[in-house]
Amino acid sequence: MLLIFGPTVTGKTALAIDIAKKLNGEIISADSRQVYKGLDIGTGKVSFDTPSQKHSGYWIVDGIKIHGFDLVEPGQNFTAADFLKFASTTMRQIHQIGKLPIIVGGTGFYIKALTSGIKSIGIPKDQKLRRKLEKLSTQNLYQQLLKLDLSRAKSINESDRQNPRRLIRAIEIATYKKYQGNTKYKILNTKYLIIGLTAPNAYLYQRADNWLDQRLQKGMIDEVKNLLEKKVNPKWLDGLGLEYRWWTRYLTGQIKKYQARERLRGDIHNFIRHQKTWFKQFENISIFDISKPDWRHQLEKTIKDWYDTYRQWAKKSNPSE
RNA sequence: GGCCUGGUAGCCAAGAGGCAAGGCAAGGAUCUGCAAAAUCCUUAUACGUCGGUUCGAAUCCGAUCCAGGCCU
Repeated sequence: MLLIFGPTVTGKTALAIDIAKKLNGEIISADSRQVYKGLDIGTGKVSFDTPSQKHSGYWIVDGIKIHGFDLVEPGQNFTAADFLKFASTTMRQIHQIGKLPIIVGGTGFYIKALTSGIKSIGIPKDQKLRRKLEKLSTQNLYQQLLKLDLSRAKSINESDRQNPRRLIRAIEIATYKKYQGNTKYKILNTKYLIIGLTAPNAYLYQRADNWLDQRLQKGMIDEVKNLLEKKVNPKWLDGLGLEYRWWTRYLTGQIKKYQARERLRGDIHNFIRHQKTWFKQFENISIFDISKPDWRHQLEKTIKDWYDTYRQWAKKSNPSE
């Protein structure tokens, strides 16, 4: 499989479509927000200048199939584990029909999950336990984890030690292990290559600002308004961050429009920086600076080299082809 | 022309005599089921100007400039 990762506004999808056309591929989106139905403009699912049709289960954009959009209703839960299940089965299907799966997305954690697996994949969440734990302080939570799983507790770094969300999950896992033993996890062993797209901050900020303006004109706020009118929980929308957070706060009268816009803009910049920190988490990644004129050439070379070995592997693992 | 209110870092903003809160922006980082979330770290000799009172003034007094408002 081929993966394309990078901060928002680097043109990942356009590149993926291009490659899919050349190498007979289908795309899987690795984006934690595009999985929701009706969140189209704010998540950048629609590009406005590329012809696209929605089908159940996939979209066709510029003639290429994209999987991973519209998987669940707004307000529902969708986790990295759900993504992993979805993406691995879809990948297998694409592979079986002799096509190349191309995973594209800005959710670093999902890419990481796909390439490295998730150890605790089989351990479900425990709503009762969570509700109990949510009332405790982080110090308290950490104490509990120390008792339950010393080595895990020690491996948690300073910042996560004060992160209730991560502490609660760690306790959840530790409690589960205690009663049910260890769980299996899977790592996909296909030949993969990650293409990382990047550029200097100022360059990306500029593009992000323009893209924001464009989507504002195309009805981004109305999209959020619609969701609220359909009784999607404002708290849930707020929790999504970025567009959905700030336009919800504006539409529910918490702040003024220009303030929402400014904060959104700042959060997008933050998000871009945050996404860049994922680069060093990945192996087999080739990074390209899209602000440089010759990046496409270098990219084609890299892909060609990788594709030759990939094809041999694919033939062996897919004899029915 | 007269009266009032305000001028604090790139932006917003608290403080109303005794070492100048905080937020945003900016830059790092963590990451194994909420990841566009959550959490952590870093960063500024900033009180419009000039004088005065005082041991000490962003805070009090006077003048002056700028902005906004009201009046004639």
